[in-house]
Amino acid sequence: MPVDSPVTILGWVRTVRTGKEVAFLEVNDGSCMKNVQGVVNQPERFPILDKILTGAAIRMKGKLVASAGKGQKYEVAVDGLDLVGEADATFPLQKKRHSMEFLRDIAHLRPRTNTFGAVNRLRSKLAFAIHKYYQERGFFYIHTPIISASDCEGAGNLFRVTTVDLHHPPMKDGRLDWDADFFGTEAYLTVSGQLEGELLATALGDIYTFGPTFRAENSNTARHAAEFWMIEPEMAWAELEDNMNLAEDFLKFLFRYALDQCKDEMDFFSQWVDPGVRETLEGIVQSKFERLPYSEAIRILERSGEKFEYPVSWGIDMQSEHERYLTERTFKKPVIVYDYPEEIKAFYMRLNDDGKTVRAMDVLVPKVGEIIGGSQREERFDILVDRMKKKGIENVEAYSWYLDIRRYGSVPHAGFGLGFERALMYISGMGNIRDVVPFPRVPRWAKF
RNA sequence: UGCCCUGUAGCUCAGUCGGUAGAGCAGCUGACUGUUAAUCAGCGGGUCGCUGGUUCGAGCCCAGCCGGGGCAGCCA
Repeated sequence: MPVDSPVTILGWVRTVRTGKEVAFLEVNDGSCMKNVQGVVNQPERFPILDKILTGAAIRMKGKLVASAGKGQKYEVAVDGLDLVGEADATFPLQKKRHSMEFLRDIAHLRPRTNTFGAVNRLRSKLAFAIHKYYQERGFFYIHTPIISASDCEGAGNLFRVTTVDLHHPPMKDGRLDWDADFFGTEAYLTVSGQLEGELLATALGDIYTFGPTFRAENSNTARHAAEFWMIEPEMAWAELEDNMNLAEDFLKFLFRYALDQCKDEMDFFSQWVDPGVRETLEGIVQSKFERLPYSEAIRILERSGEKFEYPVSWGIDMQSEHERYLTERTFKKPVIVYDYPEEIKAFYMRLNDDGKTVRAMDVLVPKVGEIIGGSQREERFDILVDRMKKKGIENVEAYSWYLDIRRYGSVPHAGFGLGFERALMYISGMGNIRDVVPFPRVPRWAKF
């Protein structure tokens, strides 16, 4: 747009500075980090200025001009000013830093801050980048059910879905009669689309899901939410090596995409949220993720000389402190740990020839911890059934549909789950999952 | 769920030994010819989370409850 073009600015006032001869209005319309400065000469022409405070929605007409001041190249010489929506002095957001805790209480207004504007734009761009990545590589986007009847998907507690009158539930033989419920059986919100994803992968080849996921765990940490979005690719004709390659390439693609497509947002995060995240991501895009077998990881931890709260030995489920040691101290970059002990991993993971480990992998990153969990799936019918029984799954028949994939035309396949919010945390440097989702759901909090 | 920290003005916080409430920002009034979280002068603003207890007297000490946060577990 050339200088001297007529412009109309629609946006929300971030700050007003008034003088006798000149007034300045800084306006942001949410489209980017930058504000536009409106300059009002002879402010007495616009009595409405008295009512325009921080937070007001205004329409500003004028001419685009080269700025006479420092700090911006261009500005708007205002000759028309309307107050579209007043914001009085009770408007909670001020032109200074607020605590994240306070902003969570006003989650309906926090998108108007620099930080949450940046987070929400990043979130949108990366959601698109996920589709771009998989679509360009021939993966099909599939929709797995959000309501699920299988209660043993393996990951944590589930939210029940029901239409029964909880005060007067239908009873039969002294027990609740689920046959009288909406689906004629117990139903839950999904904790993973993986099992259904496998069904589609063994038909379409490579697929991915990207949708909401629900865990009813009473988790009170900065990296757990009751409702979050998960990306789950699943590849037929693929083994663990392919899975690790995909995970690494995919994460790097997302980092690169954020650096290239969200430059101003990344600069903002790097300056105000987590000093140097931009440089950290740039470094990681260039480097290779460290890949090490679980047994090797345990050896490193044992030899570290570090005093861990939870002692280290082969067979333990690694604790936060162990994962952090590996990513933050030993390697200072993402680490893929694979070939975990069979005892501590889910039934569907492929058993190695040693009979002791399975083809599982976790991608760990500094600060956030586990960002990806995945595996090569057990495609051998008999071994899968054995492992299900060994893991204490009583009604193996309930999984006949899952087992049928191994009964008919079984192929090696592999996949993983990436927590979208955890990726956003890592990329933005935001320290709490509640601040990378517009309206977070965590224990005791479902407001807005 | 466990351990720890925390709750004072619209916001961010200070508040000494238990003696009856304070600063910055925001708002209002005024000053200022170009500001950048503008600056300068002045003004208004409080159920100290709630309930009870100890005390002549509680923001401060004690108990219970409610809210928020951190770490851990569960996991993405």
